[in-house]
Amino acid sequence: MFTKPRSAVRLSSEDAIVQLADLFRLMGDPTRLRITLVCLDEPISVGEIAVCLMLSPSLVSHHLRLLKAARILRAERRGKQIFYSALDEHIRCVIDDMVAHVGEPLDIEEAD
Amino acid sequence: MFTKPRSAVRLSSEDAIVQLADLFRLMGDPTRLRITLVCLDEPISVGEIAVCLMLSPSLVSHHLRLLKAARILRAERRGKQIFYSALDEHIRCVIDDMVAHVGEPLDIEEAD
DNA sequence: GCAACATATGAACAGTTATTTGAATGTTGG
DNA sequence: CCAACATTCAAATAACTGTTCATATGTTGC
Repeated sequence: MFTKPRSAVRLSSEDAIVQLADLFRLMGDPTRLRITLVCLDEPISVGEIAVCLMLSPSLVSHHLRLLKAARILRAERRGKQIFYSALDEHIRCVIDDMVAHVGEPLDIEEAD
Repeated sequence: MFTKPRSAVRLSSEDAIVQLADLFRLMGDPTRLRITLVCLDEPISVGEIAVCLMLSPSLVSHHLRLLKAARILRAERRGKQIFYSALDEHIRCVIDDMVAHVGEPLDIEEAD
């Protein structure tokens, strides 16, 4: 079936694809992506995120739970507040690559 | 020395975020991600994709339209058939990064 | 032109998901 | 323990999305 591994991507199992798609789906919601971006800069509390993005704390918490479960963000308690930040640097890379993709000029003639 | 911008990501406008989220959302469906992965290897026709992934040609076509509109894939007609392939290399990078993220061991203690 | 094949389109259904609202849990300092 | 604050949970609604089916468009060779 697949014969040409030109990339590091080698996804044999169905599970791996579903898991990967899950991560993309999570970042596919504008609200969640905004939350993720804010957390990339530095650890930030739930309340701060809510104020910063003009969202209800409840909604922010809801999304944070999903992002934490997917290991995109990590939580760290400091007193009353809980600060969230990126779990590793890969997410930043993923976003940077995608931004580069968006910025790519339409140099190739397309078959529309 | 300036210290803050650790990432190339600088998304001021709402539009840019929505556009970015749109790309992630598209890759967030397992079927669409599988189609994308197959197209990364080499140009492949709609029918071949359908057979290869055991999907109806109609469904494949639906997804391809979205992927093409988002400039993730490009279409090229060869006789009766239409071959699809990745529009640029960024998508491959994005997926590779995400795979690396998944493979990341749980080295950091988490606040669950 | 017509038949056969390849892909695209549109409507409709089923399942999922983001958001809101209100209450509940947990933490700190007196 | 109590009050005040921060976060989380749960149920309900509204909107979206993937899939299927049937039909249409487009291409090739006779």
